[in-house]
Amino acid sequence: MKDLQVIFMGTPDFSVPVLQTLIKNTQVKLVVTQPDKEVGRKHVLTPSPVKQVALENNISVFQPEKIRVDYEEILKTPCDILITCAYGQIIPKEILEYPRLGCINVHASLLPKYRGGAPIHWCLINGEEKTGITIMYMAEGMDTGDIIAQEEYKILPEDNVGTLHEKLSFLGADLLLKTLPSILDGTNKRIKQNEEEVSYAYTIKREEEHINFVNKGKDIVNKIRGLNPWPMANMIVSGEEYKILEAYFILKSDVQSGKVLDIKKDAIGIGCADGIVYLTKIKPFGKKVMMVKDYLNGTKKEDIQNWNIT
RNA sequence: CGCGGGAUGGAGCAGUCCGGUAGCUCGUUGGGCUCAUAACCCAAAGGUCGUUGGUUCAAAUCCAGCUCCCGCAA
Repeated sequence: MKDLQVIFMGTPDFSVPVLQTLIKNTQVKLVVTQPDKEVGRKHVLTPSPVKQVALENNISVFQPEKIRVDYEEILKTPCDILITCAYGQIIPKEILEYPRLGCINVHASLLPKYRGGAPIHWCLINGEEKTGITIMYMAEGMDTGDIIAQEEYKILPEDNVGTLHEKLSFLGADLLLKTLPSILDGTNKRIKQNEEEVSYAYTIKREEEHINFVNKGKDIVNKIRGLNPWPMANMIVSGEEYKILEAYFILKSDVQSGKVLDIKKDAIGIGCADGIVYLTKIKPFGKKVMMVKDYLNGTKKEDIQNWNIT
């Protein structure tokens, strides 16, 4: 396996452990990643996490604006297998057919569930009890290829997008390493995806980050969890946007939704459809992320009771 | 020069408009109360008020420049 020539395609932090595993165990000939992006208020051109790792290891980097039309570089690079992990663009057929051993993808869900770009977010938002990693062949459709291997992960109550991201990225790297030998000698499984069980995890839309307190408490808490720490759920308090990072829920009847009903020492309780959602970690407008306990130290209770939440 | 918010003891804030050497809630340390406590009471430590310069008898506060942090927009 040491001699295996690999092209890797990936972009965010999630892809990094997979790339590092490949660097350690194979010959990574080329890393393809998204172009450097202008980030933040100052528009600083920032390379993707994958690019940074590639550069540290003196691996050539290719960053096409549109892989669909600009992929000659890849066809010029000798390789046995191409491995992708959260690259971020649809890969054209010409590339899929290029490597001798095919194109393999590492995906952060148990396919055919949660095809698409934000599987981790949607698993948590939907309150799934388990998720996992799928290693698969790539096909022309989005995450539609045949499954080679899967590994489950039982979601813990304290998991959020950040923790799940980290855990699954390492799980993905491990599973790929375990699976790779069978792909090389052709003994791997190849299971078609059951089209009846397909679901999609499209990228979160801006308006979906907003919390509406007329919903049920359990769903609200799952949503907060499924958007923490990125991109963060929000609510509008008297015209200013507050982010919500952590909350828990207590069932209660006859409550008024969208009103502050209870202030504890370390939580602000807001009524919802079937109880009270207690916020414990927020980011007030213009401030940094803080525990509600800290927020309460510097804010008058009357002001919070008068919150006009929309 | 895209728009706006912010920088004050370890944390979160007030004070800034109407200049006169710093306050609140919490934390920390010590003591007390209690069967006990994350509850209560008493006490203590801890701050060049982001930075530089200006105005003034006097600047956290007024004026100018700079740095950093945060959200939006890209």
